[in-house]
Amino acid sequence: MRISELSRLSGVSVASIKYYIREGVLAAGESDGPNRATYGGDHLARLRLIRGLVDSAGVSIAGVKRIAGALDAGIPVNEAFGVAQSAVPLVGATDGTEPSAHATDAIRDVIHPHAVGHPAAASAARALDTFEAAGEPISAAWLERYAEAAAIVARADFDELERRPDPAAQARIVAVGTALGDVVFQSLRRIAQATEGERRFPSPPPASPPAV
Amino acid sequence: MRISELSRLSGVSVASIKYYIREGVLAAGESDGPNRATYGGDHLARLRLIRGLVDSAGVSIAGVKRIAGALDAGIPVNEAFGVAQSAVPLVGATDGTEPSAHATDAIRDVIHPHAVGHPAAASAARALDTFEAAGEPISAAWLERYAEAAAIVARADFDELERRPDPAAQARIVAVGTALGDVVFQSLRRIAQATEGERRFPSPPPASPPAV
DNA sequence: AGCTATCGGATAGTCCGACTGTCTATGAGA
DNA sequence: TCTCATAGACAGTCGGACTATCCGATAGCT
Repeated sequence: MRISELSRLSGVSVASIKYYIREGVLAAGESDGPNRATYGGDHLARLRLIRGLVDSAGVSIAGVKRIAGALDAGIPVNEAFGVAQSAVPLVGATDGTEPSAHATDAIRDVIHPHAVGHPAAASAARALDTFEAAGEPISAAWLERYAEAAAIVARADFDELERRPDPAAQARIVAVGTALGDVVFQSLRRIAQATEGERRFPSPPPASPPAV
Repeated sequence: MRISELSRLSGVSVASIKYYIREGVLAAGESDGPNRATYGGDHLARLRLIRGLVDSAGVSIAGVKRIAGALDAGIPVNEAFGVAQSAVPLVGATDGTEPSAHATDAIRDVIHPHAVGHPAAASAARALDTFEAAGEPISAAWLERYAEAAAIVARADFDELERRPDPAAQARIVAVGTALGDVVFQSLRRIAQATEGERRFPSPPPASPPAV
């Protein structure tokens, strides 16, 4: 197919497709001459993946490039984790400020010892500091429940991974699942909050759902 | 204190402080004359909150303004949820594309019936569609575990809320906890993945932690 | 009283990411 | 032959978050 048809089928403007090709996120069409190139189903699929990661998970174009590059290169699973986490920088991975000692301790209390130096531990600790900056420090019990939930999610992630026999498929699910899993969980958390709120404080009239 | 001292204590440049005042995120100092104003501890605390929400949780200045405004106005708890969710738009709340029917069904299967129309349900469904665009649809079991984890987190959130007797404190924790809870969970998920990975696939040499 | 460093306030400029628009040469199809 | 879509290059736009410059005034020192 030609670029205009690819644009029509994907809902992405021709200009944006060209931009993605320029940025190396999408392969160029197979050239049939100086001003003619052919695109196939692979291009359409990749385009849907790009739009999905960008729109649905908020991944940057540079991040999509890393993820897509990993898929193309067929990297091993253990590297896929690194790619996924570099492509989707943890919100607030600005390591400018050091977290407070007691926030760091609070995090250490709920994670496995070998993960104490993990960059995400500092992110979590800084978030705890921000709770305090707002005048509302959270309890250890709250944090423990979060860690428990995170463990459930991580086990589900690995079970899903082991469900796939093919190493390439495993790498794919890791590369893509890190970003998308965050979104799925955030969404389900919003929904669960609404459900739990309704359970604890029933509203007589039909509740108006908050605008997200 | 004067603006330069506020800048020094907070680590935020004078120019940025002025910008925050212009944007209405931070109150202006108390004017002592045409070119003299005094700032107090409240300003410093607010500045720390702003930097925390921006750096740690990736909230936009406009979002911080809504959250901070809610704190100042002393809004009721049920409204605080709406404020928090509008201030921290769910990644991928671009309602341009409709999720597929079977993704919508998959989400419906794991949430409470009254939440089916919730905007976050569409976000979650779109994320499932993106898994498929990557060629790796996820299993119902995976989604169920996520929903279970989300329920645990939501209960922890409400327990933490009910721990506070003061309605103003409840509103504060809601306004701030939505954004920060996402970050804490994401961080703990990364850590739990590393831990679970180590448990299932032990690495003989000390594992190199992935760069976040 | 004179001087100067700093302050508050306003306005304009910068930087970055993600596009979007314009232009040119070319060649396929009517 | 003529028109029109295309590939490819490059400049322009837009929004968000600052950052730099300028100006008038005055606190505080001499």
